[in-house]
Amino acid sequence: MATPAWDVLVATCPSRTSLAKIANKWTAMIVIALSDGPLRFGELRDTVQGISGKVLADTLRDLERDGIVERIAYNEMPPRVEYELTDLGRTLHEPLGALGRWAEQHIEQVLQARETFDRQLDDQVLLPAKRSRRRSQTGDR
Amino acid sequence: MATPAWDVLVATCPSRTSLAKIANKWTAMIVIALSDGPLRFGELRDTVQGISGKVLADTLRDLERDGIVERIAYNEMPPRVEYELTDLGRTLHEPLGALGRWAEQHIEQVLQARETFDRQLDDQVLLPAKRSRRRSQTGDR
DNA sequence: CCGGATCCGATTCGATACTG
DNA sequence: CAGTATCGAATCGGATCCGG
Repeated sequence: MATPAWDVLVATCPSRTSLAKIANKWTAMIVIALSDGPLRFGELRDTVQGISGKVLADTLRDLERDGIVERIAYNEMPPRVEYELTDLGRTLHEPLGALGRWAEQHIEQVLQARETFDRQLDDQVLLPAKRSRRRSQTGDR
Repeated sequence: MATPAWDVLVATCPSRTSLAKIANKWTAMIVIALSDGPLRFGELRDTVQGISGKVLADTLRDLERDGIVERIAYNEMPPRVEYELTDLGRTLHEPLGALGRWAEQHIEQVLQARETFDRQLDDQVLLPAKRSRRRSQTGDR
């Protein structure tokens, strides 16, 4: 094989530390927000609605450290700082964008699944004899 | 438009609650682990190395609630429980698998970026006159 | 003995206040 | 404006215990 066999399922594999950073809702939203071009700190905070300044700053620093975003600060008054995806970061746009689109496209199925699941839970609780969630006694399927 | 304009960047959009679940390292690894077919609880715990029983159980319950995995319990002794991806869950395999492959394929670039970043940080701290990370005084780039 | 529930410490999150 | 500091609140995660 050309490259060492990196495997995110192996606890000690370095690739898992990278997966841990990118498989994160804030990372996904920030990369999606930056996909149309660089944004200033405040613009990012407004675009990724609901993110706090602290978490935005922390996440951006992690992404900068991993070489996914570049931080460009101008010595002006008032301060102006822009963030943009690096070449490496742009390769992340497709997978993370796909994840965001999945969430948007399948949310109705997910909401319906949640409703069904929660209703069945309620039924169990309300029933005098709580029925087990287990299947048949003979193990069929 | 056919569907409402779901948008994960909007704080109150339900699709964000779904993104928050799937943009998670444990979810990603579990879906990747289940992509080859159903696994028992203990097999999953062994495959997704380093995950604790509690976190595995919690994450599986969330995924079951969102309709992404199906839980199949047999009344046997000792207990046997299998988890497998639903049809909906199988549509997640590609985006999450892509994320895992990104982590594995780009880990070397990420590690190198981290090294550079951390070294520059050290330099700053060690330098008598801490140089600002800011760019030029004229705002050029 | 397996699946997973409980307990509890560690980490992260987020609102507010403050600085260059 | 773009952060950092601080501090409760909420969440995560590991060790341990329990029902079948």
